[in-house]
Amino acid sequence: MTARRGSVPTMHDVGKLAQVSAMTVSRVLKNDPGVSEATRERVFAAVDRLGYRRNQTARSLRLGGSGMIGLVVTNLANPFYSRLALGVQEVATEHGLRVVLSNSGEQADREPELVDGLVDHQVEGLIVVPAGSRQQHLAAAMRHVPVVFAARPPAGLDTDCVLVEDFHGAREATACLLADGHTRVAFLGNPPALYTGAERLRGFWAAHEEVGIEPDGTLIRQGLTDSATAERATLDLLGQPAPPTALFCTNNRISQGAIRALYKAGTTLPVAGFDNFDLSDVLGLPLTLVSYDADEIGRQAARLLVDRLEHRDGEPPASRRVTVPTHVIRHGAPSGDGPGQAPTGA
Amino acid sequence: MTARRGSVPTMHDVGKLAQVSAMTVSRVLKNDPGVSEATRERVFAAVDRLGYRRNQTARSLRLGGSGMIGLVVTNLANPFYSRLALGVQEVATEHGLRVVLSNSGEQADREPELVDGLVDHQVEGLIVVPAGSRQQHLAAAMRHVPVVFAARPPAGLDTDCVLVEDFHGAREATACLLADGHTRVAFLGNPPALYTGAERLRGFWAAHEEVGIEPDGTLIRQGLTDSATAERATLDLLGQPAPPTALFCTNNRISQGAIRALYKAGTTLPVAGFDNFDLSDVLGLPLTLVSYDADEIGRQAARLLVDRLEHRDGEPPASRRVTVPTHVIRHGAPSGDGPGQAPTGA
DNA sequence: CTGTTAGCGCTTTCAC
DNA sequence: GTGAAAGCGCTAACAG
Repeated sequence: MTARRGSVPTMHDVGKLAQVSAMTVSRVLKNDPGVSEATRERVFAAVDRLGYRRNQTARSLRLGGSGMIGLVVTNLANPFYSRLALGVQEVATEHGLRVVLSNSGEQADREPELVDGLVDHQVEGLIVVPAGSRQQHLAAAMRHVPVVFAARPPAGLDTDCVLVEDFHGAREATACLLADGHTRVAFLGNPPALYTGAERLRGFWAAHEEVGIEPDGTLIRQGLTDSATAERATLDLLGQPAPPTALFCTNNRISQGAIRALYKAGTTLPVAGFDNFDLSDVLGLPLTLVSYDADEIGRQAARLLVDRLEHRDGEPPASRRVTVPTHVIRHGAPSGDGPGQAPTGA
Repeated sequence: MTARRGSVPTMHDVGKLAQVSAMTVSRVLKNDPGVSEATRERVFAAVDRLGYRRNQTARSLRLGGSGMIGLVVTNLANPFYSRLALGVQEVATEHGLRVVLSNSGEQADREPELVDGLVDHQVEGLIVVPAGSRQQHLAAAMRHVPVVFAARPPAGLDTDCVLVEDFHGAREATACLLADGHTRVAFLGNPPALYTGAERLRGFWAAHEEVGIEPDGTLIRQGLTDSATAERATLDLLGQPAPPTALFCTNNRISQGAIRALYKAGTTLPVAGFDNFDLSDVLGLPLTLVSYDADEIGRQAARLLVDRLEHRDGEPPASRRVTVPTHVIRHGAPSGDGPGQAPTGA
């Protein structure tokens, strides 16, 4: 029933059955006009009969160009990156390209072999969410194929990249809290070595400067990597002699950890955070979220890549930097202020 | 800086530089012991110097076997499937296999071309979450490569598959609600044409039979496809003359829609549902969830596939069906200061 | 230890 | 309209 090896038909087999040469089969399958209707039909009949499919590997070797692009993300378990992957998929499919997916698990040291492996497989281009700042392997990959960076910028490499408005979004969300009168806003951030971590802290800081408040150093926690560490950091902050009156979290997992900590502590505090997430609207918490279209990052990255592929010959265009816009959404407490919900039904 | 076409070095180039034949280069790169240390070093030097990388496409053509497997999921935006993909990734990487990813978007009619495309690209095997029950294209694919089904079973095809305990999980969760004294449990389900939809309804029904209760037909809503339709259905149920006292939802998106409806309606009702999801523990709702390891579905599927690939020659093993276990987790309403109602409310 | 030959399946080029 | 030859880059099989 399964995969009978040695029985995969080739063009020669099709040709033999249709009483033509392999060359003619090739022409028919390519819709070459210079083939008589009669043989064309015979060939198609033979193709159907044998269940023949062109061997893309052989075509790739002959034609150059595998019809595949590589995508390297840091953590497919994070909805952010799976949406990004979906966006890449979407545009790739539109252009007849297949996506080969790799997951670095945020381990920068594993990234080089993943990238090299993809290059070996003759992907025509790469979209990478770089896990670290050491990027020589990506520079090396760029000598073979175009590389587009997503979500995090290249470190000293001249190539396209797609980012979100990290600074702007963080500043705006923080500003919302400050405008509500908060003067003690805690910062719960991912490692500052990460571009997003640094930029979002910068935005947090800028919002404070704009209103002439100096952030309290005891309220700043960085290096949080997941929901659990964020939860602990939040509980710790809450237990301080001078606790915060609001929280700013730099990503979805950190927001979730903070929210869990508040829940466990039986407290409510206004929370602002980067990234929207499921059910954020039904938590009944005063929530200020920096939302954006994660799919769009992937789509844009794929578009930039496809564009380079289409202009392969000729001078490569100057490298571009695309930014995906953010907007702040606010959810109110159950009976609180903010854009109200519509209690319909019942 | 980018991709200089026409300059990609081949084994011949390396050989020329190292003053050996391409064959010797091939041997060195394969770690063939029959090469003198001297030439070995010269070859490696040349490889480094040119930045040479073996062309996998050419190797695939020569050796047969592309080193890639195909994965087709229905909706990468659903964390369930991205986790599944992650699991596949993980095991594939362990075995030196690359994953080519496709997303059918739950459109059954798009699936055939995706599958065919992957087969054309010479993937060595396929893992598929089938979008529909018409599966001739998968039968056709099976003539080329082994195919493993994930999350949904094959319809009349003899091959491996990995499922969750749909029936058992749904029965158990429903039984929890019934044990709490509920007699009017609503069922909010995905399309019954889907295996999971049918099985989970069966489990819901069985739990009722076990305690001698006949489910009320007016409380059963099927064909829900996303959170929005589930939300509407829930609001509708709540507005009925004889509303339910608890809800059972067949997947994460439906649960979320139902929860949103309850929130908007300002009501609390015990909710049971298939699939765990982020923040389920902090909603302050009486929640009964059928949880399981989605990654594991992907891992198991990949293991079954790899196993078949490793026993390619020789009699193929009989087809296997693996089941990933579920367990029920319960979250309570907030004890003490919560606004929740008693489980048997109304 | 190393090189030569042949061919994986396909398509470009040129001949008929 | 169609076919024969050559070769994409690599490697088994056989020399030497």
